[in-house]
Amino acid sequence: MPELPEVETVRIGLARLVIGKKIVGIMFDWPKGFPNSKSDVDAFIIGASIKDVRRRAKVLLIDLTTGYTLVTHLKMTGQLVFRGLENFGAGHPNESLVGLLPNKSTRVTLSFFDGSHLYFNDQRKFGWMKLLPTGEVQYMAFMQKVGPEPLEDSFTFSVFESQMMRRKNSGVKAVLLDQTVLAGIGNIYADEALWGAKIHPEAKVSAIPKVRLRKLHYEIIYVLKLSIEKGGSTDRNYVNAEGKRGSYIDFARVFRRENLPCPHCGTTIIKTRVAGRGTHTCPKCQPCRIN
DNA sequence: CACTTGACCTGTCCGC
DNA sequence: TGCGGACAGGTCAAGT
Repeated sequence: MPELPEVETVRIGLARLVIGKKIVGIMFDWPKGFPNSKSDVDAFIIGASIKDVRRRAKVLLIDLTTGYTLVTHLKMTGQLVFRGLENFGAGHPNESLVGLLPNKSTRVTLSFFDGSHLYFNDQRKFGWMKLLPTGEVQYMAFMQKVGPEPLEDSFTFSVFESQMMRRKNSGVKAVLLDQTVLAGIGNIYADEALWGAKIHPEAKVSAIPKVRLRKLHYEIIYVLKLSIEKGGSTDRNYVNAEGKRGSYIDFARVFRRENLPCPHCGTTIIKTRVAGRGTHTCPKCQPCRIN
């Protein structure tokens, strides 16, 4: 579910919907996913306004005017959904996928002064939210080791190449999924970019010709940008900040298209298991481990 | 050390 | 219809 384009889509939506709103209440009962004490919450969340919504890798950073940040990871099934008075409740036009809120997956509810709400739902409870002083976010273990942002201008081919070469003896898909190599790629966009570059997911990084590696660099940026344009991929759970689905999946070339024809050559796409993950490839376009 | 596998949870889908 | 098992987009700890 949420990889870089999905998290970025949520960020854009939240920035539009909640910046400037004042928090007057919070409900949570999820020690594992939201470990902060009630006294910290009372002191640094209640009465605060939302100052900014940022993203690093797949992590959302909701900055408050108290100098604290709600650091949020959606993991597999997390959702951050805003409900204003105009779209309160079920049966609202544009068919929210979420329905009436809160629902049984709602783990945290923020209430704003104007009567609107922000809900953190997470069916599988893998996600988390934690309150930290804004200045400490950069010192979290994950932030210290996470790799470059692929959509920043500084993500040149030579940066990409040197990052990939840190794990040159591994299969390329496992390396793309490694957040210390690149920030924000997950299973969907790894499959999509590898198909675009015509590289087999199990090819060792060191065996990939430079011209293919250049193509992979290009494809990563291409699929991530295209997906943000389409509002991300909704496979099952993912929704944006308004509870609506994304449409990238309709444009996907291999992901979730097993038994359908490859858009390039017509060969039937197959689904296998690589690096412990469901993996979609065209056996003709991505023929062998070294190509 | 580098790399792979299992655990974390809940829900859904598929085959018997 | 009911039940067991496999599987799901992420990340970390533990294992080889």
